[in-house]
Amino acid sequence: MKYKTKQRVALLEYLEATRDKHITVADIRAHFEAQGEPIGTTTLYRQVEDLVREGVLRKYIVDENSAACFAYVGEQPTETPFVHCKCERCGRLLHIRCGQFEDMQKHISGEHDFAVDPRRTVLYGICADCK
Amino acid sequence: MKYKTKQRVALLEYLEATRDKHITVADIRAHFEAQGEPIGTTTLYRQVEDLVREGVLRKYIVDENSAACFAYVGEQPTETPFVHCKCERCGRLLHIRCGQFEDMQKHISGEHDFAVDPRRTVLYGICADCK
DNA sequence: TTGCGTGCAAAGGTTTTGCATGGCA
DNA sequence: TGCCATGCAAAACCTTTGCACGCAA
Repeated sequence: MKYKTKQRVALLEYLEATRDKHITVADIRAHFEAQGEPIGTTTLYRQVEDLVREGVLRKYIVDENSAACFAYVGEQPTETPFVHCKCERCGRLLHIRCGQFEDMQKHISGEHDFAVDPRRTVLYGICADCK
Repeated sequence: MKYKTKQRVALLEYLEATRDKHITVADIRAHFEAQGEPIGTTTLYRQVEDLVREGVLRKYIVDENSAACFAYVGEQPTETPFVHCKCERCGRLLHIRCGQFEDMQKHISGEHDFAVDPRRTVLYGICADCK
C-alpha cells in the first residue's frame, strides 16, 4: 500500500479520531456512508488489513459471529499493550492498560513456557456497571 | 433441551471421549458421517449451543474465518480454577495453575473494576513446542 | 505511462432460521 | 397425545476474490 488515495487519507483521519474505540469495518462503512462519501467494503477490508500489518491498527476477535474489531494504536511504540476485557452481562468491551498483566505474561512465559499473545486474548468477566 | 434423543446421547458420548481436545462442528459432523450415522449440521449447532450454555462445553475462537472450537469440560468441581491456554499454532489446549494469574485477577478487580472469570477466559499464544 | 487502488458483483465458509416431518415421554 | 427435536433447504453474515476501470506518481 503505497499510494495516498483519498480513501486511505479519509480512513486514517477517521481512525485517529476514534482512538481507543472499538470499531468494525461495518462501523467505518456506515460512517462514510452517512458522510455522503461512501467507501467500498472491499477497499476498507484491504486498507484495514494493510494497516494491521503496518501496526497502525490492532485486530482482535471477541465473538465469532460478530465482525472483527479494530482499534487504532498508531504511534505508541513500546507502551504497554491493551488488555481486552469483555463483560459477559452487557457485552461491553473495555480496553485497559495493565502492568500486572504484563508481569503475568512474563511469568507464564518463564515458568509455564507459554507465550501469551495479548492481542488475541480477551478476559471475560463482569464490568463495574454490571456488578 | 430436555429429551434424550439418540443424537444427543451419541454426541455426548463422543464429546466425553474427546476430552481436552478442540473440535469444531465440522469435526463432529465428519465423525458421525464416517460412522455411518450422520447427524444434521443444524442439530449439532443447536445441541452444542445448549451444551455451552449448560457449561458442559466451552467455546473458543482461534481465528475468525475458521470455525469455532469446542472442548468438553464436563462438571468440573469448584476447585482452584485452571487457566486455559490455547496454542494458536498447534491448537493444543493447556491447563495451568498460576498464582500470578490470580494476583492479576485481584489487581484488575481492585484497580480496574473488572471481575475476570477464569473459567471463561482463554489465554491465546504459542506453546513451548511450537516456539 | 505504469501499475497500484478501487469497487461492483459474486464466491467462500460458518452459522442461523423456516418449516414439515419424526421421535421422546 | 402433546411437544420438542430433527434436518433439509435456504437465508444471513462477514470476508475474500475476480475483474475492469480509475487514479496516483
